[in-house]
Amino acid sequence: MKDITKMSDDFDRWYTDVVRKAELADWSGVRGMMVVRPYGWAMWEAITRAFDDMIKESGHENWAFPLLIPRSYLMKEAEHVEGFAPEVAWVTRAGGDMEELEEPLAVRPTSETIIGALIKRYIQSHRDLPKLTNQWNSVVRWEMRSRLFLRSREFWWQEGHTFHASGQEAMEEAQLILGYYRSIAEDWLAVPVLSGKKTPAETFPGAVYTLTVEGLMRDGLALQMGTSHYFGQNFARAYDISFSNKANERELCYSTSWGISTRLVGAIVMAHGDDSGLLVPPKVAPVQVVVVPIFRDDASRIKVEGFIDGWGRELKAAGIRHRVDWRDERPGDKYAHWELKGVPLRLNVGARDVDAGQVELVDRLSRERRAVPVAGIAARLQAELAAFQTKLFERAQKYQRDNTFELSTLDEVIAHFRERSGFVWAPWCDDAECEARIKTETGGVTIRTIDSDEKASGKCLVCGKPAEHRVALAKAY
RNA sequence: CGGGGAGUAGCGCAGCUCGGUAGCGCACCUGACUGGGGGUCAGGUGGUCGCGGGUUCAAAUCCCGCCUCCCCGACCA
Repeated sequence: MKDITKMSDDFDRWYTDVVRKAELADWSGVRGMMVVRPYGWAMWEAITRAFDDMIKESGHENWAFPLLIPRSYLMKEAEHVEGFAPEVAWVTRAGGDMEELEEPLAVRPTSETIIGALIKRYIQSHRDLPKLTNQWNSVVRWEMRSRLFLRSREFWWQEGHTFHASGQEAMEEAQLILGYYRSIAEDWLAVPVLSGKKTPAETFPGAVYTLTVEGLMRDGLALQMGTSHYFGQNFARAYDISFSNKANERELCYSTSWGISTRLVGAIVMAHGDDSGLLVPPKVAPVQVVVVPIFRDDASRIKVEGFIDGWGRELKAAGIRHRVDWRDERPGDKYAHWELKGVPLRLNVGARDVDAGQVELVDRLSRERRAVPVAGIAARLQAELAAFQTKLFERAQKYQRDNTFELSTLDEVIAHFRERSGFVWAPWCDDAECEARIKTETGGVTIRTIDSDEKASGKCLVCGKPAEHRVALAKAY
């Protein structure tokens, strides 16, 4: 229960220790396949609820499409196939005799192909558009190297797939979802992100362009926290998804897809955690407030219990997710336990507090103890939770600011990443060869996103030609 | 997928070189004392030694195959 590796000693071990000891997830015994435990799943559920509300509000509908994709469907979009081929798992046998299937079935690595093949049944007229679909599911990608939440062979996510009558509308859709992803990251997970377009090299296979939100973890590595793709008519062409426009002409749809995954649980761990364990943003915290009763005998226990019951009801009515820890452990054990789990607020309540009509409030960030009267406690805790959410975000923002740099030459970039990590803004000419050189000469630094706000100025950090873009460089997960 | 290391109780490990009754710490269970930052004492439970095959009178230990995990590289939400 106790010792987790210090973050400063070995970040990767620290991460694994926290994920396992805070009971978020485990490996399963099947290579690369994880079991997500209730405490980790509850965070994912909070994210799913938030995002599901957002997309429902803007007219999206949840569907369920098949897990298994016929090989012939998968093969139709050439770039897409090429991109995913190395990580597809195939079902080739089935039944009691393990008979060979006539056509191998892919376990979906993503569902563009099967949705493309199926959705056209439901799209005939421009009146059927836009078709805004989403599904919550898991997908399988045959990764060679895995890490809990960040890269597992199966992961859980949502994949949105939308079909539009015009490219403009589809591009707006991709942008709209990117905004939702930013909101999930910043407003819910308290992780500030850079957002923008991916370079062609980093674009989703088959897409015209890919939009991304990228967060910075506490080891200085960037994490892709959500992507939104504009397909133009690429998939519509491959799957013949067409409609009759107002002029009664046949036209191909424009489409998008977008996803966020259980990887975001890993982002919570790595963006906020410390040597004591997790820090969970209140908005997604399975337990927002934990109450630790302190007593020595039955009489004091009953006294404390009655006291907690009195205002516990108020917390429930106020929608505060709280739990009273009545386990037969010592208070110190309980403090450490809930700190490891990253619960934002803790209330220590003993006989002294009962007499004084107060509780002792401790927050996971400052760990300072403050006496709080029980009168109006629900409102007070709601305010404290909101403040905690803000503080966590501001702390992460400061961390991002302190670890974001502006450099102009490849030599500077190489020198920089030898010493430290973080984001580095630099001018780039738009040439894939220069991009590749950055990666090889820095030992893995990549262009995470292209700045969508600022215009480029200066010369490409690699070749010295006039820059087309300002790009964010980082080592990434 | 290439190179290296490892799998023995829930967790961390010893035992293996040199084959012969499976051990230690923590956790867990019971009881007592305790209880406002990770307690003390006493007594207990728990293991097909990763899986399969081979050698042997006898295998955790030796041999072969496979699976899984960790570290390092190439590919990735």
